[in-house]
Amino acid sequence: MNYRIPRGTQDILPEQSRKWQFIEQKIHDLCNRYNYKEIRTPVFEQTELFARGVGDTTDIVQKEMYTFDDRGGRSLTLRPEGTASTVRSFVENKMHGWADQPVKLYYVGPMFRYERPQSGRMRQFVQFGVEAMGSADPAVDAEVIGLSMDFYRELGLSNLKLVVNSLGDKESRNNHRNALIEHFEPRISEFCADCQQRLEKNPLRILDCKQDNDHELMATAPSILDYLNEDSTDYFKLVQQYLADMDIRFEVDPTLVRGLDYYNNTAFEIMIDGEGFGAITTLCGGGRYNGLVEDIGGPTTPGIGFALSIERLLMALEVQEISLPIEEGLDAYLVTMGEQAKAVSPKLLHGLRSKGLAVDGDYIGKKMKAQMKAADRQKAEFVLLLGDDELAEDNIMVKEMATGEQKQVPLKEIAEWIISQR
RNA sequence: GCGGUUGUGGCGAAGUGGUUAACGCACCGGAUUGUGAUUCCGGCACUCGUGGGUUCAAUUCCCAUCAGCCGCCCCA
Repeated sequence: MNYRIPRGTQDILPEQSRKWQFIEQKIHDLCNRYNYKEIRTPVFEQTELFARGVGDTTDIVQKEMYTFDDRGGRSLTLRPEGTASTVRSFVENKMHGWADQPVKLYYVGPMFRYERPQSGRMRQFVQFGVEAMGSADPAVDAEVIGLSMDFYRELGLSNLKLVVNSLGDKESRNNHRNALIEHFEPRISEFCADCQQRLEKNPLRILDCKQDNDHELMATAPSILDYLNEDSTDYFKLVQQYLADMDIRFEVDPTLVRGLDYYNNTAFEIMIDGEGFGAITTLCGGGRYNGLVEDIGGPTTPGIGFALSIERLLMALEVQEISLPIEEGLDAYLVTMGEQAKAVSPKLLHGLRSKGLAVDGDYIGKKMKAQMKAADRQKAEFVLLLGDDELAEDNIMVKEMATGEQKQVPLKEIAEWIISQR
């Protein structure tokens, strides 16, 4: 019986994990500049939190949650996204009372959705997300969008398309909702089963349906932009103005509807063009959720955020052939010959490492030639050769791999010598 | 949940109803008793995802199952 990795998950092996570390570091640096602070919440929560927070008309809640009962009979769910958890923590820790508002948080961590795996879609995947709670200033919307665009830009991605829309405030949404129902209801039987469900629960999402995309009623459906009240219109205009001021290019797409129920006013997505993506074109999605904190039991608090997938980012980097500036290789590799030299290698390696050098040596009894090959493979800058001859004079032979030059250095000075060469 | 496609050594990849499963790369050893290239020589799959069936005989045919990849739905 062989064990296998669970479906839709992956091991991230060293070659890849270096990229992950680089990207995670970039996230921390970027968020620090924008003054967003990291929050770490559990990977599971009460099931009810997601049902209420994400919205029970969503696919996520209806068919994609990893839900289980613990031994105490509590229903728990592996988090399918990060916003609900963050908002729960905001409420539970009374962050609305913190001195600095809005509260600006970010997170990086695994999310879980039970889906058929395919390109750009895993059952466990990692999201980087940002949430700003406590301000209804359109400048925050622009800041959050700007942060996400900066992230991709600083990693070197191009051909990104930022799409924004406004779903309006409660009043605008309601008016639009009624208009949509009025528009589709007489002929709803011509639509797919999903859309017939959507008519009552969330008619907005009919516009998002790929199956019925070509139906004539789609093209003539009332646009949300025509139903925005004055507040929502002004708000959306300001967001656009700020984006333009920041030299961030975007398109307004009135059919952009985010799949989660909690969004209102600003919604946005970052898409990528080009071959190699199959069905996946959305790298990042986000929007404003002014009612969510209240829904989850907190005081009325506006909020906005986004989430993006590191896996999809890596795909994008791959497709655009962008190599991250990753440092690799050892400062030195110790090659020993003979029992005596082998015997002093633990002490020697430990001493070098204690002084901050990245060094390694042989542990499987390789012949000298094989040790040299290993040093070469592992991109050691120097090889330290230690045999009976050197040991007899308390020296060590050091060879610079790039030039082939070598010289003897007193054994007890070798660490300083290498450091002086860096 | 639905559909397509694939599943042979660490990786890539041939192959056939029948005594020993090509080849390439990588790796290990030797030629070269203390030096990373190249070359040459040698080594490296009781086994062809798993289970069952057909057959005198199956990696090769059939069924099931699992998994990967891709698409639909939906999303990050």
